[in-house]
Amino acid sequence: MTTAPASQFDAIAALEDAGLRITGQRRQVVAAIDRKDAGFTAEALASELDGVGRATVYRTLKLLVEADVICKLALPDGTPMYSPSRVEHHHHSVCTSCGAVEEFRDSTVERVLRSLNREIEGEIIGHRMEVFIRCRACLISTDE
Amino acid sequence: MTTAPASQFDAIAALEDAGLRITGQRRQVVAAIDRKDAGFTAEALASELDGVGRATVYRTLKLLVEADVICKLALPDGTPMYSPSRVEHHHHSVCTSCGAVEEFRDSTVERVLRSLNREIEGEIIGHRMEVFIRCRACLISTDE
DNA sequence: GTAGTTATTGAGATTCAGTATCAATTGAGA
DNA sequence: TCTCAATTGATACTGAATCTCAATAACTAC
Repeated sequence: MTTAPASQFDAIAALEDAGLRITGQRRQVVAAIDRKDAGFTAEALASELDGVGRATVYRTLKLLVEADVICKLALPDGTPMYSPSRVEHHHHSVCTSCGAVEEFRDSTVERVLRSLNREIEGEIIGHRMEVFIRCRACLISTDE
Repeated sequence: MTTAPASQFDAIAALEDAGLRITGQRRQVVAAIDRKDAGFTAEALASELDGVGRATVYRTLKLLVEADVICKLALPDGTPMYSPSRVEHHHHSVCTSCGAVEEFRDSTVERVLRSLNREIEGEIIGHRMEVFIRCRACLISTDE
């Protein structure tokens, strides 16, 4: 259950579970995301889906983020990216050259939060961790 | 040297070190940031500094981020925030209610990266970690 | 101090990501 | 099949940030 692929099926099911209608447009968005194997921007997805309006793409992405089917993350410069989410509770490594996103679980991150919990006067309500990398393929292709 | 306050003086010096001119506008921006004790948005800073153009505020913020005098971070919804940087290598906890930013160093974060380094096929070139909290003051004021 | 070069500034236009509006459409339960 | 609320999409809008370019002002050299 930790590595169950977030197939098109799951995403649609997640939307249904949320009491939402399954429209042709939503199917198209989900199918397009399912074809991705790297991070993508909302705008790229929108221009790729000619039959679906821009606003609808953004709305659907938001619904999918809320349903935990995809993740929204950001490059170092703040450029927003989306990535299908296949692992339950995880963080991301993003290749800044090609946009490839890997998910990783690391119990150490949770340990950071626990130790922080003792230090901080307040309630931890969330966190974000992103690691920026240059992936193997990009290292090779660029030079040497 | 780890906890030297990033006073106005330091920020100006950092700009000078970068070979930049010290203009009245840059002084005003730095002075205004120095007065802050919480995170702030670029827009808030801009509207607070009547004598300085919006574009200049943004340009100066960018320079200060590059000079490591301030940090750019983001709320969970992506709202960009800036915060004076007083600790060398650190991460942030941001109160999502009042915008208060605390810096913390946690060696555990570095440990996460080291373990990741072994897992990942590629080169780690950076990371970002933000912890979102509800600070003590906000917990009390809202409804204890 | 003055002059000259060159970085910097600011008003406003522009981009980019994302949201709001609202009439027309359509999914899905009855 | 009917009905009605959810959804869509064209378009206008917001907010963050950048670009343009003529006018201005810092440094440097004299």
